[in-house]
Amino acid sequence: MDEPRIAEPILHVDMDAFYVEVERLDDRGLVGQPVVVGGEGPRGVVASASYEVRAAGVRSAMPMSTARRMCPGLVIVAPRHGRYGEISEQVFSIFQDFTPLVQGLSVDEAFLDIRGLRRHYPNSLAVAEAIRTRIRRELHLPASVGAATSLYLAKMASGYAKPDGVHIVTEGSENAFLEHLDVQELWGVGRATRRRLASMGVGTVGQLARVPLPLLRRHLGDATGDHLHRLANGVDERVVEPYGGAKSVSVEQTFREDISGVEALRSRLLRQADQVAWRLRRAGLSGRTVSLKIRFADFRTITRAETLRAATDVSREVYQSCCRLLDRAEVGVRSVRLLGVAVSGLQPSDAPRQLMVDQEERWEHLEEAIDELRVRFGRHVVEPARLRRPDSDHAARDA
DNA sequence: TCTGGGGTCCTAGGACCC
DNA sequence: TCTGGGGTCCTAGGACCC
Repeated sequence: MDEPRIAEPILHVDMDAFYVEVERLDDRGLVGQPVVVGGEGPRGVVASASYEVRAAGVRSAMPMSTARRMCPGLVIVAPRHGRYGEISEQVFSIFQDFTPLVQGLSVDEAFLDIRGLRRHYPNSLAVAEAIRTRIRRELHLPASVGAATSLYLAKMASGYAKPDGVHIVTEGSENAFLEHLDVQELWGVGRATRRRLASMGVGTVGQLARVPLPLLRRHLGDATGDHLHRLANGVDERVVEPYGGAKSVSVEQTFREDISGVEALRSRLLRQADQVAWRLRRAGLSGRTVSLKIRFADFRTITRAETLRAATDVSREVYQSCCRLLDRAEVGVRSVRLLGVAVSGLQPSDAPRQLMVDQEERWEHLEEAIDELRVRFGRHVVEPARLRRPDSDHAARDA
């Protein structure tokens, strides 16, 4: 007697136009309207586009000014990431009811390994529909599901399922599915790789599969060459990895108008360093490497990084590191459109630390006290004094 | 078209050590 | 004395994803 099995045991569940649909949930007046979620300012871009405006050619990551031109009457809603996070938790808790083998890719999509459901459901389609039905019934949101024998095929299948559908790349049909696809449809191939492949005369996944591996490695590098060779041939050994904590925490901001001058830059960095460190502490993490990102008016972007002797979650240490990096960047009087701060090399904060000198220890106690106030009264009750001084108060204006 | 903010991973080169 | 190879860590930049 054969053990039951599910032929396509990997699901990729992807919420449709997630931010937009959450906004519609909270504001029924937006239903049926041409809605996008994104930045309204002169430098805003589309974060999420409803299917109504996609029909007009509007896409996420498109400058809002372009979207407006393409779609007169466009309704723009400012993002509320906290709210999306709440709904996301509910979506993921539904996933957990089906299997503990859930790997989140972002707030609105995840891989599920459903091998263990073989005694409860006859096939992958039944599981996919059961998940969609629960999300629809309990959260009133549309979701699309792809199913396949491997991760990337499931991921690509969900793209075909959209909106509000299911697509299954059945066991044995993988190569037929891939043969005529444009290479850019492969997960991990973007504009640059597509251009390089085009210069080799490769346009479809079928053609890519037939490029000799050494040639591919020479053009794309060893890792990318190997990876794409495998994907094009239907091979993907990756498995659903339920855990995988954050590797970095970052904050960045594009200014409404470019800024220049070390003092102005420092005052933004003070705020950003504080935000990053606060998020680290909230997550119980510390990091050893601090990175500064600067985008100039001409969009040229540089980064400077330094690795500290010991991991930190202390605002002041992150800020001081940023100032050293800023000096090294030699920005001078050039106009800056974006500043960002990231901390990587993360570890749990309760991991054994280097002995701290007195000074740092006192700062840490102070920041613990501040965090407590923030938890009780909100993030803005306590801010670095320099951000409150009238003469440097422009820091707060376009935040 | 004039380009957000949050991430991950890869490459290449240099420093340093054995 | 002028010269190898491997491993690890670090930095800078870039591709890619949602």
